[in-house]
Amino acid sequence: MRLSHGFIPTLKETPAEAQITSHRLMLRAGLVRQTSAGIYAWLPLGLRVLRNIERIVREEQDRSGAQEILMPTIQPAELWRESGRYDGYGKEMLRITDRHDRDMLYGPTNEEMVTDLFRQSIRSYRELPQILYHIQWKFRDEVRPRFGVMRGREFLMKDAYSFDLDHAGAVVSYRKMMLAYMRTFQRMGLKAIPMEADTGPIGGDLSHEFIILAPTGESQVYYDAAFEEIDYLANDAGGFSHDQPDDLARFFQMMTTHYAATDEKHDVARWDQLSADRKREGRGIEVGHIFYFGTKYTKAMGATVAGPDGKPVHPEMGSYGIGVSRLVGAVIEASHDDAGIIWPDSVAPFKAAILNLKTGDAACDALCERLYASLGGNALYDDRPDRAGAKFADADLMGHPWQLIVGPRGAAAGKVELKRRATGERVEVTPEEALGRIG
RNA sequence: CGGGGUGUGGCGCAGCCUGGUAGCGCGCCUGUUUUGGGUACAGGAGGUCGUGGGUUCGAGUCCCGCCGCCCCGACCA
Repeated sequence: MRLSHGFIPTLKETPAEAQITSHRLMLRAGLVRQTSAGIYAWLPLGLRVLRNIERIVREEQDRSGAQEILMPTIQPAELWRESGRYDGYGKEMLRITDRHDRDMLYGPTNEEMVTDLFRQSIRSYRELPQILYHIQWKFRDEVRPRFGVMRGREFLMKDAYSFDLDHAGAVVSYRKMMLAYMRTFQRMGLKAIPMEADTGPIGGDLSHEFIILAPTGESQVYYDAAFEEIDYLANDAGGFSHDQPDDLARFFQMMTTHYAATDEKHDVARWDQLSADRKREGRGIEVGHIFYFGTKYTKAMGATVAGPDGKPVHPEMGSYGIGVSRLVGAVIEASHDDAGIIWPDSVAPFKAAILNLKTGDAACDALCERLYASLGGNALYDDRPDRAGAKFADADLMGHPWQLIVGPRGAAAGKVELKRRATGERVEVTPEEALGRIG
């Protein structure tokens, strides 16, 4: 993309409504624009990040054996009356009436709908387990939206639902998702900690929240310093298989033996057993939440399969959510500096920015065009006829992992300057070498 | 939903107390200039002052209602 004609409206000054870093940077770097309280339009740069995060989530769900579907945003009230949640959900649910006066709603979550799909089609325990997921926009009419996309009313969420014959099977599904989640967050450059959590209105008795640490987080969290030492990347390389219950048990064990809880579930007695030098507390951002809730919905909605003895059984369910749009903000909270965003390579909207420090200079233009042709869609070419300073500032703000800086001096000598945004390190190399390093 | 704040060109703000026909910085357009970290100069475009009503000869400014947005709290991916 050429910046001169890109729809990337960067701002020099911070809009007054943005209070926290990620929100400010998302507005300043031209990722999103607010359309009403807690509702955002995604602009090209922001959408590319959102899609990258979505892609990673999808790949890890697929790897775990979950199957992607796509359920609608609008749901009939009838299903929610069956589960008993239509009245219970309160004003947070956006209720709609269609032209025939039927009660509809904009889905805040999909337990009812997926259970309905399940009961229509799955007849036998032989077809279990099933894990279904989709990545879809949700609407929760929050009393007080805030923090930009971190607590919007409309948000993109990956939600998965597991169906197992019995409790033991449900536990395996739960652990599968925990593994998938840790891999997912790790690939985005985030260090997430699974913490014991409340089950909330979804219900159930086993639940973990995935928290990344950030001073601006909404939850107060307490955890054992052991989590700072666990390197699940290394363990991952050692190999945990989604298909081996023993692996999953080992992984689950590793992630849950040490103390970690949000304030709702904080157990002071257990906490005090930790020595002072191992106690860690701080703020965290919830980026995922998994629940086991058994037969709550399958019973309420009459979903059964034939068991081995031919008698009907209510399958055991779990649900598993990742806040996809929230993650865009969360990644920024975890990775930025005074100049702007520092995108991890895996989610960056562009791998590299090409900075033409002197547009109109034949050597600069030619070299930039060459680099741009090689990098194609992976590069954002700053071909604006602006001053060098403005280009440096915008490139840092937008946070591309690499900057290819082309000035008259270098261009004449056939060299470009390659800057790594995360470290600030710059080297002067040939264009070929630069392209090689960017990969 | 309780408490607090705010609404004036695209962004950031002043003007309101003490009513007299809208201003500053940035950005944008044109020209000159500058050319490796948001250059300088000159000219220019752009505003129903959130909205409805009221007071007044006259309202951005005073009064009343409504709406939007932000912050703190309670609640949540």
